[in-house]
Amino acid sequence: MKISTKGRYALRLMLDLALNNTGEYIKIKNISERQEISEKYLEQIVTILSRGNYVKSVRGAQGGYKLARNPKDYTVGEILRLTEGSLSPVSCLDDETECSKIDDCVTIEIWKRMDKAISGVVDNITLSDLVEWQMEKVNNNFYI
Amino acid sequence: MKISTKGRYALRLMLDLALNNTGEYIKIKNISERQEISEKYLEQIVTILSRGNYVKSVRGAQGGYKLARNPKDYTVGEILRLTEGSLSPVSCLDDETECSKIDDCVTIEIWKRMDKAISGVVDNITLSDLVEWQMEKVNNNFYI
DNA sequence: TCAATTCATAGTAATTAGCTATGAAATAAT
DNA sequence: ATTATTTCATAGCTAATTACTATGAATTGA
Repeated sequence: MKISTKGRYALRLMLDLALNNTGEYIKIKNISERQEISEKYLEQIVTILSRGNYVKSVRGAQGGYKLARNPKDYTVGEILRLTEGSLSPVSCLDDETECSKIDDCVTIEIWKRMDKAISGVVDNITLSDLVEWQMEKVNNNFYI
Repeated sequence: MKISTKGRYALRLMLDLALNNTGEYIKIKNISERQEISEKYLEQIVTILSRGNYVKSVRGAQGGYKLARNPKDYTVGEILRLTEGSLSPVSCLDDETECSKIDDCVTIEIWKRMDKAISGVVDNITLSDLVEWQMEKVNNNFYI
């Protein structure tokens, strides 16, 4: 029951773009250096985000990526769902037709509540919240 | 981000024992038939529950398993944690010493909230709740 | 033209998931 | 005492998934 590196790295990538949200296009190479994640793996992840129109890209020299929307208009939930595929704790919540015993199933109530609880968290945190938290961390470290 | 069969089957096994909580020892063979899960796999799972003292066992002919406590004294959370290992969405919450960047990490706040939300659900559902839900299902099906 | 970048896809090693298989140990019934 | 039935213990095995790496084409600015 773990979030994979794909989802976690995607969040860090998006946060990195949000922290460098100047309008300029940011290169994967630079994100890779800052986040200490391999370029090639980040390329794969950013491709998912790009195909989902979460980021805009420009190819070629001086190319790169930037956010397609304002940081406050991304929830952590959508970023994780796009990259992870799903956040639900059991697959029968993804595809209701999958299980034939669904009408007699008692445990599904657990999974539904769990799913709701998870969504309640991730759908109510935006990328700009993360930016804010990052700023606070930096300030705290500075004054301590 | 999925609960594995181990955890899900463990819940169904425990629910089966709770529904047949007569004081008699229940055989894996019978649970296997009712739950349509292979005997051998169930044996593995019940071993975990047995070692954790969640069930009592008797070997040999006419042996079997029964609950060690009252159904209301088991939470879904403890059953899942015992069999799944952990329910936290990232491993750095399991072992705080794992990550060196933990003090600068912004996303950990997400995972902490998610972890809390998940625990809030599973730690507040008991085995006797599941028994109750099961009864309601049966009644509903009966009168519809 | 060339260097730097994104885009596309294939490959790969390690781990995990989801079992199955074998057989020993214990117990009740015969 | 023997046998059938059960739990207990451990090994093995296949398929899928994870977490990347590798190769190279397409694009673009200098």
